[in-house]
Amino acid sequence: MSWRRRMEERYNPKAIEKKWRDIWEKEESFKASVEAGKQKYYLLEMFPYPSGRIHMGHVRNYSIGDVVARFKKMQGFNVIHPMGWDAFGMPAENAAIKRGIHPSSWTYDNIDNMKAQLKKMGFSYDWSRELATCDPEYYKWEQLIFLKMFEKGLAYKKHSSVNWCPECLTVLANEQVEDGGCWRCGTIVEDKELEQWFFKITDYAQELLDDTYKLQGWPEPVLIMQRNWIGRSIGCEIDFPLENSEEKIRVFTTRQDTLFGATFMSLAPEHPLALKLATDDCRAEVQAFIDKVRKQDKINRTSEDFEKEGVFTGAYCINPLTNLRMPIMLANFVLMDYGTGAVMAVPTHDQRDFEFARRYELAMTVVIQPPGRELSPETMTEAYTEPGTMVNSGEFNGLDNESAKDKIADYLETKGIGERKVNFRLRDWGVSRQRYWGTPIPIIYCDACGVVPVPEKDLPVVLPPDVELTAEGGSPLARKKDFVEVACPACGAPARRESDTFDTFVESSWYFLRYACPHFDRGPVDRSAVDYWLPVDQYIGGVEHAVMHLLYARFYTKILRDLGYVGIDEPFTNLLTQGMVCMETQKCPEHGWLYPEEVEDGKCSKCGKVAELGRIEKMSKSKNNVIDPDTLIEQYGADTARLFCLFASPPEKALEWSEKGVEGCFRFLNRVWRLAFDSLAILSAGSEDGSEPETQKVAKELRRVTHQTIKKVSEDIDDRFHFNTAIAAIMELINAISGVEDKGKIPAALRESILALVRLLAPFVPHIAEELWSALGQDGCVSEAGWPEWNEAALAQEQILIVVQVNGKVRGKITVAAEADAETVKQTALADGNVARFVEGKEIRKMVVVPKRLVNIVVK
RNA sequence: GCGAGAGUGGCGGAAUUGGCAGACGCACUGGACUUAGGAUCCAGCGGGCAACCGUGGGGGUUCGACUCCCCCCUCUCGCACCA
Repeated sequence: MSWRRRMEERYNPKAIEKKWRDIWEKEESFKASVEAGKQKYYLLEMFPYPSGRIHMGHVRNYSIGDVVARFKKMQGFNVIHPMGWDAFGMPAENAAIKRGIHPSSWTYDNIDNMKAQLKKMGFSYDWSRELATCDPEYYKWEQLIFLKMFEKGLAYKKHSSVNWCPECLTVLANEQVEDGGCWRCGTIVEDKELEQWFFKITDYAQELLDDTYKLQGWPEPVLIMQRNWIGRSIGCEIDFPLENSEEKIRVFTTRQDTLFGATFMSLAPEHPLALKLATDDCRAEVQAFIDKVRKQDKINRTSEDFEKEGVFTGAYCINPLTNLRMPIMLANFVLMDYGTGAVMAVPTHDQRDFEFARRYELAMTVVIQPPGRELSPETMTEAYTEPGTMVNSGEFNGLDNESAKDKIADYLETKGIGERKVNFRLRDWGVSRQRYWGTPIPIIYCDACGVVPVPEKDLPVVLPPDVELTAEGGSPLARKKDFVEVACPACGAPARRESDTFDTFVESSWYFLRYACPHFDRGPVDRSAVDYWLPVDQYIGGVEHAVMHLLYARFYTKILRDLGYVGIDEPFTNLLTQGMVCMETQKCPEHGWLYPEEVEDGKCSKCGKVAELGRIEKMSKSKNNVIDPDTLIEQYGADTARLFCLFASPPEKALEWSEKGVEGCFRFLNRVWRLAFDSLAILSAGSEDGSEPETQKVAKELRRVTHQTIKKVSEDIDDRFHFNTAIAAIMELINAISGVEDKGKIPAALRESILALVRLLAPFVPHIAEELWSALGQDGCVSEAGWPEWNEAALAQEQILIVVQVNGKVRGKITVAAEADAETVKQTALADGNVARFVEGKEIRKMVVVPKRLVNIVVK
């Protein structure tokens, strides 16, 4: 073979990848359209925020999705695989403030860049369905849905607090609060009450909970997290009359069995009665406490080790069962958002109440005694929260506390003191954001008419482009007069437009529906398209979205169902949550975190100091431990980049970056390439009809391995998403083919094997697979070629290997006929020389035979 | 703090239903080819001279445990205005 020919045959990813991308694009290979008779398959990956460049997390997520999309297409499904942009959000505003670029041009430039990058990866997207959520053609429909929700009372306004920087006069996101201070100026952040829009997700709490039990295709941990987040609990609401007043305080408790032990009352500092109840003597202290708590972080406030603090209001209420006077306290660990914002305190049987009572020297009464010991308030060192027997509880004494729960609930209901109540931890979804780069909330405030929805015909309320964004605070839209000042749609009087925008989670709660009909202009969705394509058969994205995004998307689907837009209850039939992408960090004592390319021979390229190896952490710009996918594609090609992401670990686990691992993948593709081209001569000479004499042992064995690999790869992709083991199996197949001594003697088996190999590779590394498919003289694209099927008969083995253990330790291996019965297997096992050595002179007590696997001889 | 996961050779990982621990790849070692090798091919590769010991640590269930149960340690993700 000439040297020149060899050069031509070298694997050159750059050339072939471009070639096949152009062909797919020209042929519109991945354009999806409704085909009534064909079974659809909707494969969706979580769409990206257009931050500027794609990162390895995207590459991984979308490589995983692309394998499944291409696999399903080869299996004959009508696959829809769309992509778009979650295009509203804070980073665009930050860029505007920092660099003076308009959020819109920043966002659209980023989209252009990232789209080019995604295209270079060779993902099988139907780009004709692309959408960007910042496009008025998208958010117009979001505004319409909001109006419908408003009509039905599912969107409403209420007071709620935000993080407020008194220096910048601006609202801060949680991530903009660092150690309780503003990220820009460090000023201590305060709570500020604002009127905000909420979605009534709590109306759907029960259904959202119930339906988690129908989501068979979701990972159990995600379902558990959602159930815990919804947090259904059954208990009672109980009224405690105020002393010397007609008014009552209502509490929610799951422990009505401990009601006789309630010795004081704890209110959230935000409780409407908090300041009202304060006596003149206590008012100053109460006010100071409220102000102090307002500055405390909400997560810390409720944590167990956080100092439990409170203040006495000076007022008392009455325990309705014991008639005891209970001092009313404010406590920092009581939240207004949960239950009623008031807690009956039972220090003997609740740890937080216990600590609080000890600190403020409040009364304690034991009402549940544990089996076999006796508690007394004087000697207790912690609350007793386990089951036990009721004491000090009047007519309920002697009952076990679990049955007392029911009895006391009955009693409260008959006496009209309280009632059974199901309570959810889930709170309504606050959607107002005091920001510019988001969907305007389509509402107008009129002095005469009140809250007036923008009429449908006036939608969309377009985000005005010419808005000045500066570091100094407030809501940018609120300052823009020609936006805010508007005539009331009802009465025509001068009115004021809502200047808040939506939480960006709203856009991502229904984009998967819009993909079915991205250009539909008569409503949010075209019902017939949605009915055909939805639900999403497989959704893939980061585990960090396990609770919020996925819960909101489920909620929105139910809302849109109840509004008649869709006919489904749940949006995502199957869910795959992928792990993150990690990499070693490196740090120079002088220059801080180093990019991998700034380290040469373990030294900082700027100063020559030895770089310290840090921990392996999630790839992040702040730690500089990032790899730019473009460099990777440039160096090795998209197929290698994809292969590495898929091979290095199973999708749900963390992926650790390794340059060596990438090289290994590149070498593997070269090996495939060489194998195919080295076999060309034999394949073109070989018989086409596959009439290899089956008597040839080598041919038969190669067939067996080939079909076994087809089975393994099919099952690994379809049932388990274990792409790493699927690829490992393909590697074994290559090793098996390469190991065949005289390939020229078995052209038909070789041909079957190599053609299967190329098709098995196609979902993972589509470019090289297409090139080899055509080089092997096959017509059309491998992506249209269909998925290979395995032949059960070809898998059969005449002889199988059985492991022989003595007392659980492997002592020998025997080969028996595949159909050998247990008795034959036992005798063969005992006849094995080494096994006999360990059994000799001992009494055989038992022999366990696991068919086709193992024999365990138990001796003494 | 609360909720949910993870931990296996020098490294990434495999072991699908309780049945050979370490598939496959990387790194490494030796050899072949070669002007050369950071290419390719072949062979070896958990520890220990061995008996044996080995799946984060400690207990338990079982003929048999990476796998199931209890306790502990470490790390990761989410916690409602980041997306």
